[in-house]
Amino acid sequence: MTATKVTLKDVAARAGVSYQTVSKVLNGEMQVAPETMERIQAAVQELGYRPNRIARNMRAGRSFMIGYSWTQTEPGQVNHILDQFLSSMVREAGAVGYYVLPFPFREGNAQVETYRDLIKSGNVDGFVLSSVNYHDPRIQFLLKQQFPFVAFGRSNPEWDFAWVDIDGAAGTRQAVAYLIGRGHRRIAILAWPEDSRVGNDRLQGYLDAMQAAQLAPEPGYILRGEGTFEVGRAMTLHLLDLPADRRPTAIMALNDTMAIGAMAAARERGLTIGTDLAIIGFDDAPMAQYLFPPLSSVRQPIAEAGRKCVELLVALVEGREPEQRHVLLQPSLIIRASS
Amino acid sequence: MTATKVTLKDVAARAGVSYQTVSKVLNGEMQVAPETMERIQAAVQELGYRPNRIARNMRAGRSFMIGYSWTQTEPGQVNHILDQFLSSMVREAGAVGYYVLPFPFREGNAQVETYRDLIKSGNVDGFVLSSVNYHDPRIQFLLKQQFPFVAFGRSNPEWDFAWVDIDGAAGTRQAVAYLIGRGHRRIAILAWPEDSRVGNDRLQGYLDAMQAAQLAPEPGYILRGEGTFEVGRAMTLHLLDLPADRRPTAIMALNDTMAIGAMAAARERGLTIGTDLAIIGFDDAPMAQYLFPPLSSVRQPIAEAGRKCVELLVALVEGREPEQRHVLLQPSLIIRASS
DNA sequence: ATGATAAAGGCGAACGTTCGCCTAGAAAGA
DNA sequence: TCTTTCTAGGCGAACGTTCGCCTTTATCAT
Repeated sequence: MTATKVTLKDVAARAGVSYQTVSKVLNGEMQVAPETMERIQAAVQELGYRPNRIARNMRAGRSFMIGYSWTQTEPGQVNHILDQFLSSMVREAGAVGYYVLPFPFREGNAQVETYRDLIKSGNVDGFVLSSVNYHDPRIQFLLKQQFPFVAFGRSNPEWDFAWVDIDGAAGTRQAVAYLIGRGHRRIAILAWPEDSRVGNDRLQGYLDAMQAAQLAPEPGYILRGEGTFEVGRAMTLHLLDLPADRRPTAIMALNDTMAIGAMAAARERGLTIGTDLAIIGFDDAPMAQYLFPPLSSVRQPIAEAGRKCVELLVALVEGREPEQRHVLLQPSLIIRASS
Repeated sequence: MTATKVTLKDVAARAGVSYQTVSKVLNGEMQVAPETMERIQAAVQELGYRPNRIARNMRAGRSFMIGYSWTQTEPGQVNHILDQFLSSMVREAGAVGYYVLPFPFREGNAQVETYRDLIKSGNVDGFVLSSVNYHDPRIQFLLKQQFPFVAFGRSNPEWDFAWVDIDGAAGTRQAVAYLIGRGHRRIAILAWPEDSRVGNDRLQGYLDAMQAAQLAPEPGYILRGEGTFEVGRAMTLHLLDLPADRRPTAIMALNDTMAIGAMAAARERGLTIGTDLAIIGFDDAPMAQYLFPPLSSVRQPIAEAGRKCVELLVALVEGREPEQRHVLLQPSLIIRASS
């Protein structure tokens, strides 16, 4: 009802003390007589006082904002991570007095400039970076600026910075080991271009699992390309057109979109998915469970990752050295009818 | 490189003028001698000055922030809207000097309190509301507070507030008219509970299209339930178990998740989707195109909606009366193999 | 010559906090 | 009684802007 802003002075006037006293009392930095305390609290209640965040930040010289940027997906793709990740970050941040400031970008623009601006204008106290890759210019920049940040994903191993990541290799390793356990020997993998750090990590799990089972991975079984439906489909068609004795009986895809492409290809060749050809995806997109047949996939603890990113970042921002600067989370294999 | 913050005073000292002058010059509120101008600009460049946003907001008494909240989807569902909608809002907002402050919530918590807090603490200048429904308490609250907001979605028609919405009725109407044009007469609809404003809107389009074609919609063809895979599947099984002469030949689902459930049911009954049974969804989730068969659906102009919300809200916040307080956007029917 | 006007820029104040230091009075010890 | 110590709270300043008003000097028409 009070359209006008309620300030410390209003509260102080009503409680009959100085406004600085009100501030200190509310922040628990001062002992006052019980009755004064009560008067102040009553005034706060009656006027509905909330400290003005801008003024507080101004004084503190910080913004209590965490910048978060992600690459916007192209039309036709879906970012099923965003909701979970962002929600979990906002919740964790809110619990310690921070907000999250999102700034999506389309690739190709002068990203580092955006970061510089946000820093110089005092808009954010730190960043969470996602979709990081090997030579990520943002990491280089932020390291040079000595500005606090946490990367969701690893990068160049020579750079020393805080990160949270999901153990992609372990995910693929688990999935491929499962396939081997089910008797598969000819297992192909739909991988990503060599400049993809995430892709190489996940691929490594495949190599590890194969080696652990004494299986020499045939070079022809490792295909690389963009992680799209079309690429997944084309790769799988290629694999299925191999001579019968060399045709793979199982396919591991590095994401669900490719796996769905693989499913389409299998259908085109008249194969029954799950029996004629096993397929496992990665990411466990929500749609995976509704596909026909439901797609096995590797699920990542996204919410946990968001929480950890914020926890780590806030520690850095506030100058506390976190107990661990690197967090590696374990994904889990979800088996459905496709494998 | 300059770790320390650069302020107006630093620039002024270097340019040899007062800091207020620098402020005015940078904001284009003052005429100065060309050489002074140059000195100032040089100083800005060399020091890398960016105005401190917090101080600016403090002075302006506003935060230049737009609050945006959405209901976080349950695990297993996906919010394929969020990325597009949020990105488009952030972009549009950025173009006019605003940021977007996200605060997702799980249902059931004291939402209005969150809004009140954000207002009182001066954290936001206005809100964009999504997932609004008939008796939305947030709308009531914000109207009473006379605080600027724009709803993405309509609500109680008696309330007067600014909104942007997608013409769901038109979408369904178009889809059902298409089905009728293809010769279908027995068309069922998988609708939502009666307390869903969006659901009733979309349902109305079905009724309109049927009436326009002089088809009396059989009551048994209108099923209501939650918009989930399981519900869609169960409803469709029920429909398909009707006697052959009353079994529908086409199904319109109010979202893609239900449509996918319908597809699963059809498969269970051994029907070929697209020929034995036509299915159309709503939302055009990215996965729709990759299903088997690809799912026809109604696509909503999400990015456009995000832009409009921000445009409208900023007008309201800045006291300009927008030329139109209600924006109704048209969805488009995407025909694929499922119908 | 004179007053009016414009151009170029200075100066104080304010936004709402928090922080550090100060003070008045009371209690307590010598 | 005098000094010390504690308690409860006051007061000025500062964070970095923007805003309104003032001052100085030059220009111009009368």
